[in-house]
Amino acid sequence: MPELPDVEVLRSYLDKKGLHQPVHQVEVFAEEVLEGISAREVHSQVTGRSFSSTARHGKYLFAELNGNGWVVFHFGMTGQLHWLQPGTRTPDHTRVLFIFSNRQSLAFVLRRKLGRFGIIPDITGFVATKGLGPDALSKELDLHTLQQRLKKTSGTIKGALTNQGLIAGIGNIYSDEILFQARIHPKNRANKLDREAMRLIFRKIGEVLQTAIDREADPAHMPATYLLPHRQKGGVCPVCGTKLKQLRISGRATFYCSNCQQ
DNA sequence: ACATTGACCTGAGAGC
DNA sequence: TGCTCTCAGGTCAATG
Repeated sequence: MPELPDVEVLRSYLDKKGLHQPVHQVEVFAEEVLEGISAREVHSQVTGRSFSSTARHGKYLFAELNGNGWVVFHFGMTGQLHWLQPGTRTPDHTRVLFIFSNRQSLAFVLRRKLGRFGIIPDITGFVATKGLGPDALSKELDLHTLQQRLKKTSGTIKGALTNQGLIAGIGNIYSDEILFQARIHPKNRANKLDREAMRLIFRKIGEVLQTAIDREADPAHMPATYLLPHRQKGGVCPVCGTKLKQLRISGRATFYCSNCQQ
């Protein structure tokens, strides 16, 4: 699930439902998912504090601890946040559980343990340490920046779009969607694209990601001309009806329409 | 120095 | 039904 639009939906959810409520207790069920911090430190730094604001960079979600740093969530391939009413059973694969003073709780759920949880002093430093590029939906990523970065990339455009060091937030699903909407073949070399193609990709990055957020990142609610709901074996292009082609780029399953995307 | 591959985890679904 | 195999929207270290 968790590429930029999914994480943005979770952020907005946390922002609406999870702020300004003191954490009465925090439980760590899987210490392996903690990054750069022990369960003991999580307890001491979170208990008694509340989340005062939220932020996001690429696929990372941040919640501020009343000016005492930020908790960081990374969702891996299967991560979710579940808001639980008092008395509700804790979901399977809950790795970290926040119990608030009002008895509600927030479960950080990872089926596979590919996600991470941590606490950091500031976001800018974290983004620099991770080597993340500008967030795909931020003002930081303007057309000029994108063109500069693509020109320096010799690999495929699909590989470039999913490279978090170039642009943060786009993953396997939405890179396929962006390239489909731009009618560009995923195997094109990033640095060989002309200015017009780069301009088109820039426009589609914003358009596709924002559309997905507006529709709560739910594949069932995407526009009829979107690839996403058809992105499976035997799937058919929603525009021309051609059977979709599948190949592997940078180790990731890639779907495209050989008729629409030259 | 770059781009690509394999390892890390676990469960779902396909094929037998 | 049950077993085995492959694959899945993530990143990072190792490899070419």
